[in-house]
Amino acid sequence: MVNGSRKNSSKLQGGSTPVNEQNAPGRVGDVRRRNLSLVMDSIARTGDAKPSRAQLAAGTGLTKAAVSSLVADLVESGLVSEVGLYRDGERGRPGQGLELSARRGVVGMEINVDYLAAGLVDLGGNLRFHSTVESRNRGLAPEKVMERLGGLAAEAIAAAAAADISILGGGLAVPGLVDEQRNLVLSAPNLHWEHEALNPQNLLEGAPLGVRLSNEANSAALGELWYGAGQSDFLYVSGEVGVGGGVIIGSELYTGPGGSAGELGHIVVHPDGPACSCGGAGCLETFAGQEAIFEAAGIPEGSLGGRTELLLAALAAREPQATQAVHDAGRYLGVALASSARLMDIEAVVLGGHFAVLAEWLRPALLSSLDHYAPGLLDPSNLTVSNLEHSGTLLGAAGQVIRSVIESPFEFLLASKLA
Amino acid sequence: MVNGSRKNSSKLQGGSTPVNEQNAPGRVGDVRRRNLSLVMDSIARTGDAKPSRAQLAAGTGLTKAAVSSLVADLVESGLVSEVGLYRDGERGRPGQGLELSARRGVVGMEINVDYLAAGLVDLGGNLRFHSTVESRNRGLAPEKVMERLGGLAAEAIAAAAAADISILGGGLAVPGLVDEQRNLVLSAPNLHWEHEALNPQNLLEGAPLGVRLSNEANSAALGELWYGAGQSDFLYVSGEVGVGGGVIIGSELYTGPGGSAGELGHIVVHPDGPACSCGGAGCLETFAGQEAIFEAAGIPEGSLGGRTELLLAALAAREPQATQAVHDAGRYLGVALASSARLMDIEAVVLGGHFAVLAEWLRPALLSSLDHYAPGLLDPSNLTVSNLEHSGTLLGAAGQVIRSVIESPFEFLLASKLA
DNA sequence: CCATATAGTTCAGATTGAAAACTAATTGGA
DNA sequence: TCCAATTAGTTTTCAATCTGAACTATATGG
Repeated sequence: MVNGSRKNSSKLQGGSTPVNEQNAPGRVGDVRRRNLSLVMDSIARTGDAKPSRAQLAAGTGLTKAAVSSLVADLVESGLVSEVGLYRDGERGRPGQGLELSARRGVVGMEINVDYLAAGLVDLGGNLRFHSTVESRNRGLAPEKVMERLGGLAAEAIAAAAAADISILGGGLAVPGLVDEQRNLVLSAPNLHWEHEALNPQNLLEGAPLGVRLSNEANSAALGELWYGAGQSDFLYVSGEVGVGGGVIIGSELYTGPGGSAGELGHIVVHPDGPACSCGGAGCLETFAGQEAIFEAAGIPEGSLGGRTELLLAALAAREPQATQAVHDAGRYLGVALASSARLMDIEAVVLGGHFAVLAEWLRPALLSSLDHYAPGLLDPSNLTVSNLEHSGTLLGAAGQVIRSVIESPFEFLLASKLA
Repeated sequence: MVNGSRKNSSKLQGGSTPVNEQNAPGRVGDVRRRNLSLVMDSIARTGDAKPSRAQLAAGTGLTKAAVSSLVADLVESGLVSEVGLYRDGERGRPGQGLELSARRGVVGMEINVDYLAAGLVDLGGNLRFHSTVESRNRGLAPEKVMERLGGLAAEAIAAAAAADISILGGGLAVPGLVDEQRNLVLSAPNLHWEHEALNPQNLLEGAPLGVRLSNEANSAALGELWYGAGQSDFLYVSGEVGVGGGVIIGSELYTGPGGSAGELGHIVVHPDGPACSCGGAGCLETFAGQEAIFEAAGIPEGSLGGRTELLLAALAAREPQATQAVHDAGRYLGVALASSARLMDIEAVVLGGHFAVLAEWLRPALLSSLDHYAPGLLDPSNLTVSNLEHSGTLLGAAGQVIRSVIESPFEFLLASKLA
């Protein structure tokens, strides 16, 4: 018997709620759900061009009548706004330009090992406010960290009030495995957190969509997809204290059945390699993690002036030990990427975090390694470096909430009508 | 700007045509498309239980009225048939049992390195006829091979005629990378085929859905999913002459943006390993491919009695060299699976082909290797062995066509109404 | 100032599922 | 034997929503 099933949305999650439930029956009303989303998405995609209703009709394949009706609902709910007349220079009546409202926003937040950040992103994807503070969070109690983050969130809320932006929800990225439904950090080894309950909803009281917890590498990957260098399919490599990864397939995040896909740092790159903190052995992280690189480069912990800065200086001075350390890291990263590319048919890679900083010195070794292990598989021009830096994670965290509105505006309309 | 997009169906392909196009507008008629598919799928899933209309209504969430109307269309087209009265032992009017028609079938075919096979599968997934012949296809011209396969296909067609089964289409699995749209074998190294145009449509003239080309490992994986040991998420490992893999995510085949995902055989398992035929180095195939195992076990090519049989005999006799060879293969397969599990969050593995035959001796080394490189990641009970043997590939190849009918019955209805 | 062109709205018509009332077929007990 | 109860399936009415065509609104250019 054939018992395959429709795609289960928990595996690939580009936004949150899918337009259609897994195996729900189609109802006449679903058509409108879908078309509302189609129009929202079309406006988002067109971006700065501020399309008119007529252009949307042409772009989506819907009739002008249908688009008018859909846009009316979206404008009434405040998700979309008209921004003056649009003129093509041609003859005829000018259209009303449409955009995702600049007066609805989402707060993006990030907890990392040595800093906290918060920002305000409007529906159009513009970063309207951004604030970062250093904070040595490793080993700190989650309550303490959340308290500090609350201060940053308050700044973002104040900025929103000042700009007359109403906050729909928030996204919070954490360097660890999370259970989004239950607001749990299952495991964040670099923070020394295991199974901690956060209460992110407290950060943004009254926001209709609440606060959505997410993984740092995954959010950064989504940030690249929506606001940065990402194409529709790529692997984002996050070199923070650990080595993480985010897999984007068909413009959606692939999280795997258990939600922990993309663990690039624990791919085995040498069968006789040393034990890893994950319990395994020969993992990429033991060769290319920040700690491993610093150690191989001979830059001890607690060095004055910052280990990253010292490493960069040593590289600039062509110091052999540092050069070799980064070269080796690049080689092993190449092994991991070659294997990943073969397994998942990945054709593009975006380097972020530490690897972005070291890219200049890392890239040659990485490319020659890729050429050795998987010649011709990954075009060098598809190996790019993130240009969003720290705001990528923030944008991605907020973007997930924005994306959920774009994918399910109907649900949002309903909620706002009831309120 | 947020510019993510709806899931592109070319990345995950469980069947062929998705119910909805990528970014097409929702029309009122789409609702029926979806519900026709929902009902078909529901009947397929219920399988031998032969559900009544009332049970389908309860199962799908549709009203009895809607189900009646949908079933009427499906019965009229011949895709679904009523199979007598259904009795629960309870009171009340008995329902009409429904099943996917046993009088519509799909021909599954397979070209492999040393054999050809064809079979007839009805819409309900029953293998109604099956025939395999040995054929040393390596290096043979595609035309010659297709001619031989034509003989097998004719047998299947005759069997269909005898059983009064009308053939809707066919599936042909090949051990290589294929371009399904253009009926091309892009690369099948073990057949020594590169960029060969097949004409599979000639095998089944007049079949309304044509013949669909597919990759052997992928079809075997789908066969396991639909008819065998597969769950909704697993990695199928195909140990034929090469080492291949098929990735099933959320009950759909993951093929990657370029269509070549799952190349488990070319994951790097040792950075200092020997050169591989793929141009890379240290690939799993150089350690765990059939050739590598035979060689390490000291069983020369052309041995009398068959290399596999000699290997099994040596293993049964606990001969050290053979035992060590299989142990090493298991160890390296463990490395590849550990990396795969980490990257894709894979929680289950099904061993097929050569690995299924060797499973008894391979499994201990494989499990201890997994425990060493990724402890706790993959539960031993989730490492299973295929029990479909060679018919898995055949069932998968045919199943893809069956699945496409289940997912898009409306298109089929249209076509059959025009004819 | 009017012909032309483009934007957007209004309204009749078609498709479709929900809900409810109805018909059909069976069991079990009076 | 026959009728009440029960379950299956159909018919009818209604609401949602898109299409298509006709219509109104607003601009340009000669």
